[in-house]
Amino acid sequence: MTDFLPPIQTTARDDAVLKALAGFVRQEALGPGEKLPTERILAERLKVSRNTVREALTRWEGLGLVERRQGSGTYLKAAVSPDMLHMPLTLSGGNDFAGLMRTLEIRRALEAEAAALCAIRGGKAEIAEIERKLDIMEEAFRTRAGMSSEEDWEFHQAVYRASGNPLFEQIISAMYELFHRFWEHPLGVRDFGHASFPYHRTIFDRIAAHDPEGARAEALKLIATVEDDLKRGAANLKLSDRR
Amino acid sequence: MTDFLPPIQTTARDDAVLKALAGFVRQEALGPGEKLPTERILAERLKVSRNTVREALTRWEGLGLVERRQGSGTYLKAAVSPDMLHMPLTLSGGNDFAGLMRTLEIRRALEAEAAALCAIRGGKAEIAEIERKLDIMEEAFRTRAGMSSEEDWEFHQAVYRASGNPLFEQIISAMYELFHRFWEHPLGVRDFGHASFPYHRTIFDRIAAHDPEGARAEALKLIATVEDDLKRGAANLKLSDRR
DNA sequence: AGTGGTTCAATGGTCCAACCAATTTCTGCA
DNA sequence: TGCAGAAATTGGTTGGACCATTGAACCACT
Repeated sequence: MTDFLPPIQTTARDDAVLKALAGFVRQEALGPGEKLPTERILAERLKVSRNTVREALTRWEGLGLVERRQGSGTYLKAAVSPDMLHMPLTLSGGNDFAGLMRTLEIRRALEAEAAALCAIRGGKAEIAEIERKLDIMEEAFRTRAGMSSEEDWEFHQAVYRASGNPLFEQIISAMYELFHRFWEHPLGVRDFGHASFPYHRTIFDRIAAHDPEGARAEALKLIATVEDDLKRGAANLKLSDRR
Repeated sequence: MTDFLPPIQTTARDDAVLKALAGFVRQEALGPGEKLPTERILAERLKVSRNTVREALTRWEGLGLVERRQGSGTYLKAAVSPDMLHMPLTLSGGNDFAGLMRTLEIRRALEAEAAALCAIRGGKAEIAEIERKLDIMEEAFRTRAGMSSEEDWEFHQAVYRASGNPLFEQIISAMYELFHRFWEHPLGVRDFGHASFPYHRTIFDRIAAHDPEGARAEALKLIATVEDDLKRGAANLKLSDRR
């Protein structure tokens, strides 16, 4: 009854190229930053046209797996393995204020869960690493009077890593990148993040105490203050003209 | 100090092609399913080579925005607008049991937040729609003795929609798709989801009562039962050989 | 009317050969 | 030795050609 007749796969040249390339990367144990063979060499070795190689590489480039530098070569940007799943997301209209708030809601969800998982599974080493980042950030906050966004980000990344689930870092990093492409200095609010500052330590305390629900609650508070900051900034300067 | 000197744009043919194409789609008000101009026509109109057009379209295809059918044409798969942000995610090794558990942790994070937002912002119409989906699902559960995964999914989608943030539905839908490409019947556990069934109504009750924290807690419970089911299934049948 | 086969134009997929533009490497002069 | 310019390397683009698939039009036969 189910009429299971999936369409047959007759040709898939570029897909085959990608699979072969993934196998090559695996065999050669290539890591991020390393250079992979020339398009011309790949075309010759794989017995396909250079055009086909280019289409395949264009796919990977679009997925952020690879970076092409004219005159230099093609370089790996991330670890690739043959058993990889791709989840391209297109966020329609994410570059206005409402879009920013929407991405922040996603971040709130992930941040809270990551903190909770971290409190459950964080080992001594991971917790020590988080504390190290926290100290660095607090020091930067003191000396530079608030401008500590870079160190702030590193603290959060340490939390994501310690959650034991790399997806958290992957997703939020992708959002962070988008975020900063359009909002280098979020809304021009100079003391951005002041209000959220103390919560970094309370989050860490709850994680160190292996208290998942406490960590979750503190993370929610932190994001709430960031949202308030943003709303304040939006109220101050009209930003309907920013894009 | 900031040295704001954006690199000049000497060459970006395919990017320009995509921008032009996005503008075209907008102007012609093309929606999903509609066919867009031939590669040859685009090449001629835009005064670029057909190969360049193809590279640009390959990008969009990789992002899932467009579908190419040989002999037929190129068709839109999703709404596309010039101000769109792309967030390609590659989930390394997402097709084994550990990968499944990792995606489930992401879903737990988003599910809880969506339920909470829903309780805060859900209007009468949205809540009624959720209840309708819930009734359908419970009816299917009774008549077909448990096999209600499709209706189950529709219920959750209604919650995501009512959250007021389309990103929830986008992200979880993308994961759901991947999920099902490799795990058509999750782990072969036939009565999958039995344990999570009652929580659907408790979640709805908390949403209808506009109790965000209660909704969040019930959503967390639901995902916890799903995780237990999965662990049970994994313990029963050795699945290290599944891919 | 409907079924199946054939033809044919349209369209995406692949290939080739050449050239352009950016980068890197080599070379020879000061 | 240092460095400017030439040469080789490499990704980016072009134009043209051919193949494979699709879908519509047409036709013969039942």
